[in-house]
Amino acid sequence: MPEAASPSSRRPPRARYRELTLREIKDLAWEQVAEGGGAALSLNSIARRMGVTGPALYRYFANRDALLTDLVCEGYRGLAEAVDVAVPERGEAAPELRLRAFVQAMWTWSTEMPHRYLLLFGAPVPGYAAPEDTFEQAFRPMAVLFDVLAELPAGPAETSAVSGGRLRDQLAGWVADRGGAPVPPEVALRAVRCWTRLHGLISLALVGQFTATGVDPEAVLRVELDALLAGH
Amino acid sequence: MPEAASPSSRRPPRARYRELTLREIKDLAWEQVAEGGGAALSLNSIARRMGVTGPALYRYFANRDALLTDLVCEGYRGLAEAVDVAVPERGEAAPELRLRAFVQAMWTWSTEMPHRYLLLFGAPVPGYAAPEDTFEQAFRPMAVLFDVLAELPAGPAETSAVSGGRLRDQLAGWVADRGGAPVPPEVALRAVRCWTRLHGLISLALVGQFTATGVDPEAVLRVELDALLAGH
DNA sequence: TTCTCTAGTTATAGGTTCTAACTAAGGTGA
DNA sequence: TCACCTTAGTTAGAACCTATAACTAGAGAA
Repeated sequence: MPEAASPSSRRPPRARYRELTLREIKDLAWEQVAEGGGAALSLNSIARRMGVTGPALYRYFANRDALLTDLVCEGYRGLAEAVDVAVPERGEAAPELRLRAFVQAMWTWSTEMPHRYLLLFGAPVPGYAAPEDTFEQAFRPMAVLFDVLAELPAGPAETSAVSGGRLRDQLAGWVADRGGAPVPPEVALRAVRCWTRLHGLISLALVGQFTATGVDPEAVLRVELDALLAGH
Repeated sequence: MPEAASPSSRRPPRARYRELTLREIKDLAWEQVAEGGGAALSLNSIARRMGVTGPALYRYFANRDALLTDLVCEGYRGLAEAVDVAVPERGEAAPELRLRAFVQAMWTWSTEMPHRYLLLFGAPVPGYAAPEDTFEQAFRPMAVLFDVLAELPAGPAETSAVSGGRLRDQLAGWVADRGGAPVPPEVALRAVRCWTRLHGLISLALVGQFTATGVDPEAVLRVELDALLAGH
C-alpha cells in the first residue's frame, strides 16, 4: 500500500484521478478568487467550466466553505514558501538585506494577486473551520521575521515596552506556544509592529485607497522600511 | 415647495414617508452588516423583516449594490463625525493629547462594529463604485490628522524622505487637490504613515489575527502611539 | 370628482448552495 | 471469470437569492 502523502504519480489510479480533479477544482477556484475575490467563488460555475454538473463537486468538498478553507490554507503555505525562498539564511547576507528581502517578498506576493492576500488577511477568520495546519502555515513567515529581527539591534521602544507588564507575558506566551527557537519578547514585539505596519500599507494599497491620492504606496513602504532599519 | 435637504419632519407626507422607509431599510441593513459583513446583506430578508415583499425595496434602491454604496458613504460620514467630535480643536488641548484622542477615536469606532470598518477599508465588494461625495467624506479624518500632526515636530525620516523626488510631488499634489488648509509634504507623509500603521493594527485585530496569539492589540497600539509621539 | 403618480403586489426568470436518490463504471476479491 | 462493492457523476428538487414586468390599490392634486 503506498503512502498517503505521496504525489499524484505512483498511486492507485482511483486516488490519482481524485488528486488531479482536486487540483483542477482548486486551480479554477483560484482563478475566480483572483478576479473577484472570495465572494465571487461559485461551485456551480467551476463545475460548468470543468464540464460536469454542480453536485459532482460535492464529492470533493463538503460545501463552499470547505473549498474556501482549503484555498486559505494553500494561500498561507504559498506565502510561507515565497518568504522562505526570498529571505537568505543567517550568515548568507547582512541583516539589513534580509529584512529588505522579507519586505520585498511580502509586497510582491500580495500585489501579484491582491485578492489572494485579502482572502487570508482581509476577512474575519471563521475559527470554527480553520484546521490546525492553517495556523501552522500562517505562522511560518512570522518565524522568519523573528529570525531576521533577532540579528538587528532592538530599538528603545521595544525594550522599555516589554520591561515587565502584561504585554511581555503575552508575547512570551505566544512564542513559547509556537515552539521553535527561543525568541526574546523584544524581538517578538518588534516583529508584530513590523508585521502590522507592513499589513497596513499593503492592504490599503490593495483595496485601492491610494489610487485616488496619486501617492505611490511603494515609496511610502521604502520610508517605513528605512525607519524600521533605523530601529524605529 | 420645501427644501430638498430638509429632515423628515415638515415635508409633504409622501416624501416624509419615503425618508422614514429609507431609514428603516438602512437600519436593518446595518444590522445585517454588523453580524455578517457586507456579504450577508440581503434585500429579501430586509423586506421580510419589514413585513413587505422583496421587490418592494427596488422602489428605494436600484439594486443591492446601490444599498451597499449608500451604507459605505454613510459609514465614512459616521467615522468623520466620530473623529471630529473626539479630537479637540487646536489650542484646546496639547498636540500629544489630540493625537491620542484621534487614535482612540479610530480604535473605538472600528471595534464597536468591526464589519462596518471592514466594509469601508477591507476587501472591495465586487461591483461597487464610490460616488464623489464618498471621497469627500473619506478624506475628512485625514484632514483632522493633518491638522493634529502639523502641531507636532516632524521626525527625521519625513524631512529626508521628502527632500525632492517623486514622493514629495505626489504628496504635494494630493493635498493640493483636496484643497483646505495648506499642508507641507512632511506632514502629509507623517499622516500617511500614521494612518497605515493604525489601519494595519486595527484591521488585523478586527479579523481576529491576534486572537490565536493571546497578544492584546491595544497594548501594541499604545507602543506604536508612543513611537509616533517620539517622532518615529 | 377625476386623474395621476406611487408603493406595494404577484408572477416569473435565472442564479446560487446543497440534499436525495439513482446510474454507470472501475477496481477487488472469490 | 464473475460477482460485489465503492465511487464519480447524473437528475430532480428544495430553499434561498437578485432582479424585472405587469398589475392593483390608494393617496394627493387639479
